[in-house]
Amino acid sequence: MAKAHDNAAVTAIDNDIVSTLSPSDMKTLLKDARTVDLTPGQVVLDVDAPVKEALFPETAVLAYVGCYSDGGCAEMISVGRNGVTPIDAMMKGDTAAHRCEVQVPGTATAVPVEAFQALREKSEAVAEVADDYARDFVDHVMQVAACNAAHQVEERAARWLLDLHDCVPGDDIRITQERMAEMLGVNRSTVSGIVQDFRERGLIATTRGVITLLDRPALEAASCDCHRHDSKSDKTA
Amino acid sequence: MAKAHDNAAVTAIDNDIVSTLSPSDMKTLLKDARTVDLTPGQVVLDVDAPVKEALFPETAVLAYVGCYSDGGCAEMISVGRNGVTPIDAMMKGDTAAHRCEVQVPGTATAVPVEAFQALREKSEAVAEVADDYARDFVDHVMQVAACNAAHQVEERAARWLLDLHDCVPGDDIRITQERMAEMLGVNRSTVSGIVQDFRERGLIATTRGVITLLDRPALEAASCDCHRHDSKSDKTA
DNA sequence: ACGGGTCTGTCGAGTTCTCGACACATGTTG
DNA sequence: CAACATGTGTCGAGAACTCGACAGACCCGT
Repeated sequence: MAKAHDNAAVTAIDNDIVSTLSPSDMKTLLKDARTVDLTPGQVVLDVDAPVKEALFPETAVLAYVGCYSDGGCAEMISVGRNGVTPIDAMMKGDTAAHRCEVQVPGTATAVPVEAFQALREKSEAVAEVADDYARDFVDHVMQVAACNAAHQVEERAARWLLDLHDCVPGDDIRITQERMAEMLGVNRSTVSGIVQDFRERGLIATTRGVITLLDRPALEAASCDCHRHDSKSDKTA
Repeated sequence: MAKAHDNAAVTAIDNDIVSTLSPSDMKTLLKDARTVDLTPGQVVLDVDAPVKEALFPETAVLAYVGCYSDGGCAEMISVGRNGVTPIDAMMKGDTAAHRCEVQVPGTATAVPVEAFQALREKSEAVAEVADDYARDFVDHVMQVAACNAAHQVEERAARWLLDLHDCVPGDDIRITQERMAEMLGVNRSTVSGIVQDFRERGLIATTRGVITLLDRPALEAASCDCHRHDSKSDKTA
């Protein structure tokens, strides 16, 4: 489960949302923060659960997933150091509409949701950051929704890897092909073939449980342009 | 193009969002409103366009669509009498992130976006309505995103018809199979087969350009349960 | 070094969906 | 009514993807 680190005060964290805050807002926000370790598959928040904390991922990546009666699952969107979960908290909601799982292991900073909402009330800047993020989030999910309907698996796989790349600090992505298949809603053997293809073309390298991006521009070319649309953050390698 | 009706004052309109407002808020909102006629395929708002008006559909249905370089298109989500466009305006944005087209012809009430935002500032209730709607919208799009990845066409088609049914006043949906295919991101011949199947099973009736829901519960059974998740509004026939 | 668990590559039969094409049906217009 | 435009049914070859299964590879712990 989420293992809290020793409670040394959290001072600076490697998360894009938090980084944009003013020093004083940041200090207020992080006053009651704690760092948590997250392990793959762990359910951070389940459907209709009350939201207690806002999570700002650093090296971890979280993902909203839909789970169905037939046992199937699929990803809605993933969130890493470029974002915060749950989106509900950013939109003044107090319960989670969807299940949120740990996609890639790592750390995140947890802030009591009351602390965040209080700061939001006080600081115009924080409110704006939250609103801006919520809008970007919606843009992205809408893009994904259409992409999943319109494009074939190979393009979507490339797009998904790029999305995930935006969520992690380096170029290594700790993800299994099995999970990748589930998130894309396709069979593992299909993913296996695609990954092989990407590897042969030099776009990625793989070791057991890890995919490393080697040639991001080429991967972008292999993907549908759904990714480019909503990633304003260039991750110039 | 959008044809404005004669400028008789708009007093009451058949839209769920507007209906929930207090009489005074409603009056304020509708002060500068005008009714517009919308025709299928018409682009209400394009990508990156400045938002000038908020549209509250009555009999019309709008849809956010992603359009791609290969000529393909797909729907993100549709909005009818149960909602308002653009979602950006509900989230304090001033530009449209995605293209919004007319899916089903009919009428909508247009309100200058400044009027809406001004009212939102003044009225706590209006602000809450906007926030609530934005959250529901996000929930729904996230559901659609996963659904499009995980489920096969027949289930998705049923889900899509149910979504659309929530957007229109009666049980008749003025939509062509060709458009339906495009929105689902599949071939028209696939839709043709599915529609036929639904018809033979008594779930729907069809005439040229119109699909009529006959047995909603059965259609729900034929769909994945993605629809049930986010439609709190029972449309008890 | 060894065993066990997990991740990955591969295969083949079967299903779903695509794509282009054509004929026919239906509603609308002059 | 005739002519037209547009929507729908259908067909067949082929591509994309599924599903279950198995073998091998890798990493972990002891």
